[in-house]
Amino acid sequence: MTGERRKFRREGEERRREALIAAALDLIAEGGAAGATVRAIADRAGVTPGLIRHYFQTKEELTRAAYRQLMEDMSGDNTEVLAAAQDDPVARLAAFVSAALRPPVVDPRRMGLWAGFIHQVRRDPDMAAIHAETYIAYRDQLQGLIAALPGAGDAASCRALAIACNGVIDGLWLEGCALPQAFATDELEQIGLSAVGAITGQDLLACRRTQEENIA
Amino acid sequence: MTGERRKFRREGEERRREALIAAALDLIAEGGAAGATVRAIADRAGVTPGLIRHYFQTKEELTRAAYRQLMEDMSGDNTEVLAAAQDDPVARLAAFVSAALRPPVVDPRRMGLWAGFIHQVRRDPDMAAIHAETYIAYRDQLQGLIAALPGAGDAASCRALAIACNGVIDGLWLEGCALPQAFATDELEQIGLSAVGAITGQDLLACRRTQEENIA
DNA sequence: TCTGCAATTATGCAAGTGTATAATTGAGGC
DNA sequence: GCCTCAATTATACACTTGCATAATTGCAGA
Repeated sequence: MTGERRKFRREGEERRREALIAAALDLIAEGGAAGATVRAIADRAGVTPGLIRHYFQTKEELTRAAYRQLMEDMSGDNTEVLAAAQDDPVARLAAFVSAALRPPVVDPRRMGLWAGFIHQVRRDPDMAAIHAETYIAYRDQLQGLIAALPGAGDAASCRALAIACNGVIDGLWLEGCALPQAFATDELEQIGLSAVGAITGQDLLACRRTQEENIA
Repeated sequence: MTGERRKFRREGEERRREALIAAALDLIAEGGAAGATVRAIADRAGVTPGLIRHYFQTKEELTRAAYRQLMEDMSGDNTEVLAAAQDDPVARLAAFVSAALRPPVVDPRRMGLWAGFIHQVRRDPDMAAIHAETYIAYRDQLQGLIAALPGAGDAASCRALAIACNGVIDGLWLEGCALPQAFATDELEQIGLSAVGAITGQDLLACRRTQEENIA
């Protein structure tokens, strides 16, 4: 009958912040911003709502932190892919495209996050800045890969090709996330390699094949 | 001091439903589902909240109706484009791609709508059905255009090409909506024509150019 | 002009929202 | 072991949300 006060463990600030951010991202991915209420976030993080206010002055601040982390993670994935890739420019481009069109990048969860944040990104200048920065960085990476290809043109033409390739990648990514069961394994990846190859005038498919044989 | 009761005009059921749906779409496009509250929708439609319940049993029903109308409008645009296009298969494909990569299809508002609905579409089976139907119809149109090209392959290869082209179109559309000021006029369209041309092995750019000269 | 009814407004309510603040309690240093 | 203090919980509040229901009123038909 006595209202037992809930037991708890003290955690370091960093771990609690991470847990709260992870919970927020989870919920946004699943149900959009609407589902990520303060109480739901706290609940998923195994904590009571009041604690959020202890680590974040406002819910908006938590949202911003979550978005920042999401974007940083995605950027990190990209640079990781390039760091692990070979020296051959064609192989590097192929690896970049492949990575974007297979799990874990192709994932309904990511699309949910993307859609869940978009409106807030538009309204909040801070989030807009994060967004623009990450996007441009991604396309610049792509443009750099294209500029390194044998027989590459000038900067302007590389930029146009980068936009086109980015479009292909984004679009296929979108399709893969939205309708995961509509594609066979590797189908999306091969279509992407073939399309980007057609745009840039390289045989990325063949390149990628030998590359994977080497690994095996 | 007397609380004046608000004056109003009676309208036909159809016009009121349309007005409410339009208001809902407006608000979702601007601020996502979160901004489209019953009160905000009624306000924008120039009506009091209670009236919504008179035309829609629940808010969810209004949302579904709005989504259905959005999808029908978009499908209508596509068939219109094809109806107005020439007979030459290459020109038809080029017109299809062009239309998708210029206003009013490329429009931040549309992207806002798309993102605003995604999570509800995932949860609500009715909306999911509408979504899948429209998407497949669009890709089938594209596949039909590709199959009609000179030297087209079998159905399977046409399907793969359609997926790739759809990816390009979606991706470029996304970029154009998200960063409208990042591209010069027609830049997106030309990139799209060139990329889809590269994928399908046709010179859509040249084709499109002569086509527009004819109109002028 | 009057009358009836459906379209519309007004009001109210229970549940959920973010936030503020006070009350507890886990755990490290002495 | 105890004390301290920050980490955590509990409670409360003002506001918004969707929905229900009662009160009005525009307007078509007599």
